[in-house]
Amino acid sequence: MAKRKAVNIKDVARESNASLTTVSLVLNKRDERISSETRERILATVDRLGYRPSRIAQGLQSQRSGFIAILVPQIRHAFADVYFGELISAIHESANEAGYKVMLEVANAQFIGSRQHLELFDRHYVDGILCMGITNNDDYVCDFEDGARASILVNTSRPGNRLNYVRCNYRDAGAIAGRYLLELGHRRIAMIHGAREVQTSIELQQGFTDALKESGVKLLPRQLEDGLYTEEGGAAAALALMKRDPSLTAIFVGNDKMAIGAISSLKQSRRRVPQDVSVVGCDDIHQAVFCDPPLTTVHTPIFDVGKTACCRLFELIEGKIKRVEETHPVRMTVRQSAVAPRQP
Amino acid sequence: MAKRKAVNIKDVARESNASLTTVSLVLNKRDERISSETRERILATVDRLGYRPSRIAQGLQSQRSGFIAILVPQIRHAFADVYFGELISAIHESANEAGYKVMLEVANAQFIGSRQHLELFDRHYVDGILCMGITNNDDYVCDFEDGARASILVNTSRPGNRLNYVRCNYRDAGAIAGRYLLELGHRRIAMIHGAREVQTSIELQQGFTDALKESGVKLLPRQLEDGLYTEEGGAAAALALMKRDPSLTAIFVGNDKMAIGAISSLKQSRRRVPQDVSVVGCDDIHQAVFCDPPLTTVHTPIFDVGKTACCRLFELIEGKIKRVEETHPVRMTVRQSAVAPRQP
DNA sequence: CTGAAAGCGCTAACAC
DNA sequence: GTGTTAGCGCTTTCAG
Repeated sequence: MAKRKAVNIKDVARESNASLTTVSLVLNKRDERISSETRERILATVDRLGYRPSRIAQGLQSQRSGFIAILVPQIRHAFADVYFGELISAIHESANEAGYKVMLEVANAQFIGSRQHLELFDRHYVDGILCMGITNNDDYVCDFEDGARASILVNTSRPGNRLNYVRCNYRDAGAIAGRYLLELGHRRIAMIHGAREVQTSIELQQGFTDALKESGVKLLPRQLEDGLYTEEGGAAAALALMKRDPSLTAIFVGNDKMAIGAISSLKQSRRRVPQDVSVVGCDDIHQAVFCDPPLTTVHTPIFDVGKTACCRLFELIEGKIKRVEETHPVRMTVRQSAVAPRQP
Repeated sequence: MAKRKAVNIKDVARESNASLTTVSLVLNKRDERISSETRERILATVDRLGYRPSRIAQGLQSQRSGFIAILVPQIRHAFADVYFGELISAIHESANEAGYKVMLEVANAQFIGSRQHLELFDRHYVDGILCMGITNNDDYVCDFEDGARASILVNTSRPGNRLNYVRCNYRDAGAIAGRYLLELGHRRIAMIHGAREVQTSIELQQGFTDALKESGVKLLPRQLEDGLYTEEGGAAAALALMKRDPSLTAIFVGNDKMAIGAISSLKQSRRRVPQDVSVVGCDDIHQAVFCDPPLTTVHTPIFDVGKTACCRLFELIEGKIKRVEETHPVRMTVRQSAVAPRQP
């Protein structure tokens, strides 16, 4: 690439017959003391020369990079996942409003092995990190427990530690879905959950199980299946559940992606949704509307969670707060994938 | 945030009884001249102190940020779009392998208005930019024509200029889809295209139109509808087309997102896909498999395009090449959303 | 084989 | 009001 020698603050100072300091003061709006005449002259020169302060030099001085990192788990094409994509969109929006830049990292073996999650801070790449999709196996996040590096878990939490988080109430989500299916009249109910090591998945399942129990309906181990958080997994799990108990009338699925997979395989195995089997998802992703049938699902406000997490991170970075522990409410979104069970 | 005074190279020099230079040389593997004893001593100290060179200081010195920016258009929750997400995943993978960091930008009015696409370079935020979803209205990209700033258009191009691009062959894509539908026996065919100002959409339509024309089938203006690149748009467009000409037997849709919307609305209006209407998409996104019916679509290798574009960008940045103009081949992926038309 | 010193571009304390 | 100057942490030339 052509090496364009950039204009620097010295050039501006020289060209406008002012000193470095004066130029710097004017540019940083600390210019109460500067005569408006000088100010005008400097600003004109800046304009004429097309001067732009180097972000790197400013960073060296301020010891701030102005960047935050978004850390996503290593799943297949992580950024193509609507769930993480939605969070990233939200985070970018907040960051943009606050004047921060956003960088992307994938928490793969190499990243964690070389302790990049700490290096990002120590080498001044970033001022803060938002961690997404953290599981109870991801012990590396505990390095953030001392609060020395600004970080927040987005839409997860880990039991028994002092990590910052902003999340939805997944226990409630499970309970709401459970009660909804019960009210429709279902009694033979199964659940497809996400990974065992994901805290939100555990809480979702607990909320769901507890809600059923309140009405005397038990969720047996054979009525639980892991959907691996993928469409394929959801599809396979639904078939496994139906095979094990063909009398099932409803399935609650831990996220919409798996629910879409489940509906797909149920229909391919000649079962009608919702007439034969009701399906309720969780998340309310954009695609939920375009399923056939449109998906009834628990709406989790992940866009808001992303925006909030990002704003809190900035407050953490700027020392305005010390801890973040926020849980946002969820609600049911009724569409057409769940109805009352057929009379046997 | 607690201000942790970071260990710097001076500390290492002092603690290991060596000079700044020596430490720097060792760390940068320019240490042929350093005695292995000194080297060991320094490396041990680095380890003990947990020293990490500041990326910002290195950047100030090298005048390189080590970052590239991904620029996406301002659509609703852009990062939650699987198409852009797939490209981002690919780019991140390549960048990671090459030791570059990735930052995210949205080309909204504010961004373009304040000429951030140039500022990113001029303020040393980035060494290069990958532009995604560029339309023929996005005149600002012409600022990159002089080649002074490393940039590549990803999976688009603009006619009549000297911008770098890596893309798929959309003209071929249109032709392949057209010939496929003709071979199945369709003659009453319509198309839902993306935005008029998107070059790839124009080429797709041309390829499709030309292929039909070769077999004496005309695509009239009334058989064309804009699907706005959204599910909703695709859904509305399909209904509009069917209303205008209920005898249609096939629709080619400019991307899978719109195709999924189209299938959804066709089914809701009591038309069977593919028995009554065949639908062919374009892109072959991951979700295409989980539609009902699974989507027959033109496979465009966008992951490869993303990876290649990123690698080329680095070659551009490092001055190894001057220009990039690459077009990747596409192919048909047959699933179940298109079959021969029913005999009238 | 090692070290002193200049400089990357900017900010801010301190003089004048 | 404005300018001088000392860093911020690193790399690299050049002397020793």
